[in-house]
Amino acid sequence: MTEMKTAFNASCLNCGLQKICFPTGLDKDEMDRLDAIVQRKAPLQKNQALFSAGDKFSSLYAIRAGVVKVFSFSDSGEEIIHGFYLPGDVVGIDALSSKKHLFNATALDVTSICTLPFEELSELSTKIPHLSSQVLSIMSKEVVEGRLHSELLTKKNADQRIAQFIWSMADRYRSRGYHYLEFRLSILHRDVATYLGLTPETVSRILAKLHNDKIVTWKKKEVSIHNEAALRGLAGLAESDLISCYKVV
Amino acid sequence: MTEMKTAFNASCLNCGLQKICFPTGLDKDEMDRLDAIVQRKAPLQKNQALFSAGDKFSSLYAIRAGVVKVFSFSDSGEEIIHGFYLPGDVVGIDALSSKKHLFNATALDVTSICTLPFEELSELSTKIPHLSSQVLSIMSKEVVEGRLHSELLTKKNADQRIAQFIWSMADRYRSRGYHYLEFRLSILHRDVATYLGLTPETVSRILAKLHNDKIVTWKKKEVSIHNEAALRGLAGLAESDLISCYKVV
DNA sequence: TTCAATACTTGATATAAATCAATAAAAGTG
DNA sequence: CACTTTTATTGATTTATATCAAGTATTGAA
Repeated sequence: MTEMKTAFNASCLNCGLQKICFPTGLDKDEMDRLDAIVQRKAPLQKNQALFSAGDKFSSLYAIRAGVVKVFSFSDSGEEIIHGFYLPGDVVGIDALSSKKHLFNATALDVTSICTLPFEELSELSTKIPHLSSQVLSIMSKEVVEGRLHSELLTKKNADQRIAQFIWSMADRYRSRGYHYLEFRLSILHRDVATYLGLTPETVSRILAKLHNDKIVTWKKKEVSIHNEAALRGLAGLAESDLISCYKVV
Repeated sequence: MTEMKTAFNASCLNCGLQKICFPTGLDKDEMDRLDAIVQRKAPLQKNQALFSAGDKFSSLYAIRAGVVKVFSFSDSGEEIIHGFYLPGDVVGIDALSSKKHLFNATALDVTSICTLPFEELSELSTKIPHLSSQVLSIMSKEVVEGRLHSELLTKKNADQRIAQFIWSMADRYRSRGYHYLEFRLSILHRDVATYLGLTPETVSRILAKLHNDKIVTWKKKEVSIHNEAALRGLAGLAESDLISCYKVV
């Protein structure tokens, strides 16, 4: 494991995602102890599964680089996409109650993963209270995320959904300190359509419109935001940052 | 607090919801210790708030009787309904990360609540490992719930949504040991429409159809399921019980 | 009990997005 | 590289559900 760590480098301590990822708020000593249980394996290749529905749940996975798609299938066999996870995000937390994964997770691009064996993590959590509240915090964020997604599905039209999707990806990259007006996005338009409850045709038409209107261009996995304000406006987001759950009275 | 307990009676130990609610899997001694921190207050009246967005987060709430609606507002002021919670369900878990409630919860009917002060619950969790995993389990179920809701919103048409909604309410009552083919459901049709991403008119029309087809009648807060199989079939659920997240290959 | 407010119903019409269809472009493979 | 497969585009048409409108029924309050 130690040689692995050298091979793929990086401890939490020197990882640029500290502020986003799991160890947020741990001190150096605590982080070292967390580091000791984290496993870093060879990166996943494009379309490689991280886990599949039915797999035994044993670990949480923090993303170091790349993108992971989480999805399931409806009874009629259609793919249902629940989210796209970026560097610093943690996947697998939904399997906690059933001890089995109920969803599939695959890499959409070459993706590096930190594996957090859950048994050891729980054990460590009893000693580092902040770590245990960190697990809870990640889960509750996941719940909130899901509700924002439902809001999008119930209240927004196709244009707004797509604008909001692109804006939220940009915003997530921004909060990680990456370029956010121009970035690579290795998500198929088809998958975006599925995620947003639309058809690929609709997504294609709206992207064409956004391109014509010089708001956003998304071609060949490259996104360029030309008019940030217009994009946010289209997404129907409040003036202030982010999405509000409060009623502004 | 002791006199309160007498006033509204009931400890977890003699509560019929044990199997559904929080203390699932605790032994008698552990349950007593949990019981000691649980507060039972006067029931909420119809339309009374349990908590509101912006409130400081201090407790989780287990429902003993009644129904609670969890909702927020979009930027444009429309109500977004995230779920309806029944006896044995726990609400408030989404506020864990922000230490503030991001959502509103109100009673839709006279509703009895058990309050679990979170500070004390966390403290107790360090001593009863099973309790801490119980909190995690409840949260991960909440995540899974949200994803099923998204599936409904992206993949089902209006008829299927309504059939699935009614079926799932029936199923939830059934798993609690209540009558499930005839039950009181004090949820406005308008609220169901909001929850399902439909208009009240559409809900009304489909309920009329379900009534005519002698499948379900829902009038004056009373639901009667006349044809269970047809209802499940309409909902587009698999032969077997419940909703599958797996692809059946 | 009566009245006002809120919730629900039913019909006519409009519309956003789906579906169908036929290319075009890009990516993957030997 | 050529060739196949997958993904994306663009147009014509359909359709499910929203919207608009005008009721009726139910609830709640004085």
